[in-house]
Amino acid sequence: MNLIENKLKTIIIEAIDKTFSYQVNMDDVVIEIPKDKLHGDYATNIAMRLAKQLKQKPMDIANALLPMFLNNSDFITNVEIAGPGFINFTLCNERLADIITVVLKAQDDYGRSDSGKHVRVNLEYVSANPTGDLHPGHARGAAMGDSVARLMRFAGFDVTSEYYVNDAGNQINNMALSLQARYFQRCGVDTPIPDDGYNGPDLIAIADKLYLEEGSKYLSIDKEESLPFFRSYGLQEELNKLKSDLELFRVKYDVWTSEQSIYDRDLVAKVVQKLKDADMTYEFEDALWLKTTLFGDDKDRVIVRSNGLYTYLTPDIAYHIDKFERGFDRLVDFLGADHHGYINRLKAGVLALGYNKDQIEIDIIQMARMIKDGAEFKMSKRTGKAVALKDLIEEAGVDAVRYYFANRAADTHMDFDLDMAVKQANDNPVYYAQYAHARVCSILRSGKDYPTASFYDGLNHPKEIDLLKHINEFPVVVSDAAITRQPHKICNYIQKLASMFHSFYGECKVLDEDNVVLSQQRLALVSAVKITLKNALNLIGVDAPERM
RNA sequence: GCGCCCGUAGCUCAGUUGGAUAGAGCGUACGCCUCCUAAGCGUAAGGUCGCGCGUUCAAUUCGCGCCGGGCGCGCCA
Repeated sequence: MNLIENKLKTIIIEAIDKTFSYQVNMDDVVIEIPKDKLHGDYATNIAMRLAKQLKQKPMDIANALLPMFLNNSDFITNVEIAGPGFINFTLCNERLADIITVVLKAQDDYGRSDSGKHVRVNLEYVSANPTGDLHPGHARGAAMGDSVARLMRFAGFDVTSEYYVNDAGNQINNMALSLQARYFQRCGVDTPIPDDGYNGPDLIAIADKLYLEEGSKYLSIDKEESLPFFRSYGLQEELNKLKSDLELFRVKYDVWTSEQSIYDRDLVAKVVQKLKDADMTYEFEDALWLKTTLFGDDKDRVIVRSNGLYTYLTPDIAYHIDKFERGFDRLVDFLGADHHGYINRLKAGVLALGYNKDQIEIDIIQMARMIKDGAEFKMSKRTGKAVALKDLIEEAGVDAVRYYFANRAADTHMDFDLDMAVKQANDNPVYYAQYAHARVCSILRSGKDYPTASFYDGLNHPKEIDLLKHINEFPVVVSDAAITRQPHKICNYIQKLASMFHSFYGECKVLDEDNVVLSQQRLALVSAVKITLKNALNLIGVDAPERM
């Protein structure tokens, strides 16, 4: 996993065992890189943590361990005890530089791990209704979901990304009716959009397309009779748009599942029967209720209405059960915070059929509040009042938009100023990181004729040591970000790496014909920076340009 | 009213299973290209970590109570 830290942990565990005859696990040893360089390269608080168990003062424990560490002088060059009982290590520079060999060998795979143990995970995100264009509010979920999918794959999870298409509810009927009205309008027949209809410009465009293809053919057909056509035509067009917009945003799904197909495969009736058999339901006022309160919900929920129709929840439970039956060990959903009240009832439906709490996890992504002309701008597919994601991407660029959203923790309530988005795109920290990559590439181009270094004993400048230690951290950061599903941790890592490189660049001249030995070693370090930076950017779906 | 989330620099946000002097970007002030890309580097100013109590050797971090903001509480989807 991590060359340096694992070795240090092993030494610490051995020292504790030999000194106190006390066994400590790898996970109990916390190693950190101190903020202040005066505190060495790495530090541990193990003496403080063991104080209670060993019934000794932290300082006494640390002092007792000290001689054991000095036995490893080929690896540890200095040990100091400081503050309330921290043990600070200064390591041999050449051992730190060993990471370069590792990175150059691994290339695109540097940072990859098997932390996920090939657990089969289904990741569902966005799943916006196919009734209008994606808008910037969806971008956060898309950037998060896709980045987490990339992260988890890199960390050894077996990930399938999935989009659930809500094509069975009455919102699709409303879309069909609205499209029909737009088509009639296009044919010159004044037809109002229904009250619950969709007024977005997307349906006007789809009606135009249909008119171009088929002329006024459907004008003469009975409206009720032609509705299924408008429904399927509109659905197909909306879906195609969803797919191409997401692809433009570099978000690809492995599987698209339609809600209608869940009905068609008779999975909904089956799941209702299963819930009945499990004694998880009861009838009340002509409706069938699910006992979701048994699993932490506020109140029980209707799954079959008194009119015989299902609620939205019922096929969704069936859908999630079907995912398990397709062989997934774990289901992860990303849900907008406006749907957080839905979490418990969906989980309850799954748990009611015997699945485990650890098998279904629903992450909330907080709302990104849109600001326009200094005030909140509520987007709505119904009124058609919205800015299309596609337009935003075209103006601000995929990299800037993706980075902007990936850079924030999911539980942050954030404001997204639509007027400033394009203006601020140039100030986006993503360019700082991309520029570092372009600079790296430029150096490597200029230094391509230098011989390859085989050892790195000359790398001892503080800026070089910083880089080596940070590069060494990458695999740990990746698996942590993957397991906690927090891509912003990768952004933090990227900013720090770029900052360290820019600082190094200012102080250390890489190419120097009068000192070829140092130059070739620094070139190797720069190569390692390039590989690490590129791999990190790729995890959040951002390009690593060779030139800028 | 009940539930979930948030409150850290002028603004947008980080803060590593609780750790040493709380950080970054943007903005502000002042320096730095005869040298590998100045989309950069360096220095400085800017904070009662919403408020209070508790747990701990140690709290921005954990618990409880307030205050302020967002969202949700349909036999809609």
